[in-house]
Amino acid sequence: MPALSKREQIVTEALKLFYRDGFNATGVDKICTDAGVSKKTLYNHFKSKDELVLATLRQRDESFRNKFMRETERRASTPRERLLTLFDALEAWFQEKDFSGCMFINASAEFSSQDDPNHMLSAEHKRLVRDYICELAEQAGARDPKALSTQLNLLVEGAIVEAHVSGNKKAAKLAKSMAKVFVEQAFD
Amino acid sequence: MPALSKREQIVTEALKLFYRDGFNATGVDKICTDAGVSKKTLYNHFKSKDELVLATLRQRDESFRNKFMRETERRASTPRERLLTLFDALEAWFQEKDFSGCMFINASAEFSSQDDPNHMLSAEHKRLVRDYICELAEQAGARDPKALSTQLNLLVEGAIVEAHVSGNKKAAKLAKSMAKVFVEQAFD
DNA sequence: ATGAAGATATACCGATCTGTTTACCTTGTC
DNA sequence: GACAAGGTAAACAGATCGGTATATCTTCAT
Repeated sequence: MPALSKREQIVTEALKLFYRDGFNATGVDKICTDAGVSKKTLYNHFKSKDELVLATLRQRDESFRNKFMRETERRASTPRERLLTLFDALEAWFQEKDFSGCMFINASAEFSSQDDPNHMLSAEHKRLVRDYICELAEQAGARDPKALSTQLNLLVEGAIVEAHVSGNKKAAKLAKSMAKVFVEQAFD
Repeated sequence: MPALSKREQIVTEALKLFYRDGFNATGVDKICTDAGVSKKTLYNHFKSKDELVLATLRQRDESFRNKFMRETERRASTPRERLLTLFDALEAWFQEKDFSGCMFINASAEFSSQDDPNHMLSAEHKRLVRDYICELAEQAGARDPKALSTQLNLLVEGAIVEAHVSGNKKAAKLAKSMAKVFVEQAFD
């Protein structure tokens, strides 16, 4: 029994390639080569490339949110502080050498129709991130948790784009400083 | 002499397709068919597809910023008001039926390497938009125009992503309400 | 030991990709 | 009317695309 099942190997390698090079630009052959797996095996686990894309995005959604929440919470103990350390977690992400923007924003660019399954999954991911911020806001006792989380979420999106497109390393710090205004507003 | 030169026909049609379907997903043959032009002619005007992509992005940069500035200024007469009507222009854009996010964010997703020419042009576009906001802030007499424009710009990016990925029609209004806080801050 | 499961490598399929070439046709200018 | 410029349609080249088929090998439970 290997550490990773064949299926996991494929998803892991596909994730790396899709994230770095894009979905349409990454061929199935390349994924097989990198994953050390035959084409037959890949199509034994996934009906089509598109199904693999979906599985990859699902995996990314789970692992990203886990890491994001862990990193946010590791940096502060109270929910209110976490509404800001969330941006420190973002900053650490931007600094990773293989940072290539948000995979779900990227997916929405390539699968731009709102009812494409990949686009829908991306919207779902964004909703779940916002829900997490909303939970923090609730726990912190914000006056209007939903409103606050919507505001902070928009700052998160803006920072990600700024960091990726313009390579602006200070985007997270900027967003954090802007977030402070709304967090204070929500508690006074 | 036709209204549009062959070159312009090609760029116009390529722009439509690249924006709607993505860069890698759009083939040269499809562009020729839609533009009513032979392949020979296309390759007579552009050395490669990649050069056409670049020309397309340049065209988009110019026409988008023109429209954006026009729409912003049409909605208010003073620079200070325009720092907010800018978000009304955004909202109108989001409502267009063929809205498919920001073409430069999309390009950065497919050409993710920071030193890819298409990515670099996208960064340049973002810089020019920010410069415009900075000009408005200067004309309005903001205390720190650069700082204000950086803040507003981040809100713009956030709104675009929210509108495209999540289909959130209210993103522009939200961003505008957040922008008010920083505009007021910059003048008190 | 045997046989089923699941893996491999590799060849193949038809379609599509970017880009080139050929041969013909139209158009404006002298 | 002749000629050059620039257009067309269409075939072609070579690579790669997503996906399938075949034939061989390993693994492992019985």
